[in-house]
Amino acid sequence: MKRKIPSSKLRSAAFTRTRADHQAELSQDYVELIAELIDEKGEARGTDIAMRLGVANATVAKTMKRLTDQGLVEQEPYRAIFLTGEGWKMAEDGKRKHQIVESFLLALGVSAETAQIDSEGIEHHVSAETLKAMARFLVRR
Amino acid sequence: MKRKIPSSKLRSAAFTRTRADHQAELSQDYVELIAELIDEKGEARGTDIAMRLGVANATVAKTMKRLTDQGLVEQEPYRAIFLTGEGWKMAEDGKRKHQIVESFLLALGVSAETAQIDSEGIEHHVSAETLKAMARFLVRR
DNA sequence: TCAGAAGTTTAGCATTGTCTAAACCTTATG
DNA sequence: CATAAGGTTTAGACAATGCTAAACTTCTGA
Repeated sequence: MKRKIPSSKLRSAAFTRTRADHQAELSQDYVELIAELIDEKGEARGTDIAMRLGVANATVAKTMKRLTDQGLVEQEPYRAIFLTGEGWKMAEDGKRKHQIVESFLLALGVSAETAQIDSEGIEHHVSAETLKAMARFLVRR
Repeated sequence: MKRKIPSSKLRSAAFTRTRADHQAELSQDYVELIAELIDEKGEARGTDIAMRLGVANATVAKTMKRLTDQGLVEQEPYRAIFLTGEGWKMAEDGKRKHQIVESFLLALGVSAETAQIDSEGIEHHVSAETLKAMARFLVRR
């Protein structure tokens, strides 16, 4: 009465992915926010990021170093933060995913606030296939 | 052209929640697996957990200590692991959530394998409201 | 029954992401 | 144009989660 695919294998895969992807998730959250800030204000400053994310400045500074190493952001010391080409790509990907998931939840009859909150969490765990199914639902319903 | 609720507040909330929930997610994953193993074999041993989760034995041992402190599992030294009442409750909650999300994805037209994988990830980020909407969809579609 | 296999625990270390506090630049104002 | 206010960076600490290696316990089969 179990599943078709050995649950052991899949579970392990999912679990490993969780660990490995957690950092990527964080990167994406930061990058998306930076993109938003740049859109809104023309630049993203450390303090703004810290405020919106609810973390300390120091945490932002450290993370920015990591993102710089990962080639996602560019920054001169004591200057605002900008995205690289790759950073923009990631931000746009994330935004697109996010919007599909959020619209989908709304279409499903979930309240606006819940849709917003849940889509933040779900966004990172939705495969391309599921995303496509959600988009299809939005069109056809 | 932004959202109705200040995105800053929600984002911070979601982000904080993400952080706070990550530990709970891990606990849930462990607890669910322990429940599965007990159902299958009558007991859950450290090695089995380690194998299925793809982590080292030592990691399981450490985690078990934490789960014991959290009142989710019970264990005598060198003996198999069992769940407390609270542990069972968590496992059942998780299983229920998981099944709804997985069935929902299948109903949406996603492949079995993807449904299985994505539901593992999504499960922890779905609010009660969204879960209810998914269940409603399953009944009414 | 006891020796080796199998499983569990402990010790010690690495990494990640967070924090506070202090040092350091930049900018704006008097 | 000097200095205070406000951002930014650095230093150091901590908790969570993982690992390997070694010590220890339990079980099993000859």
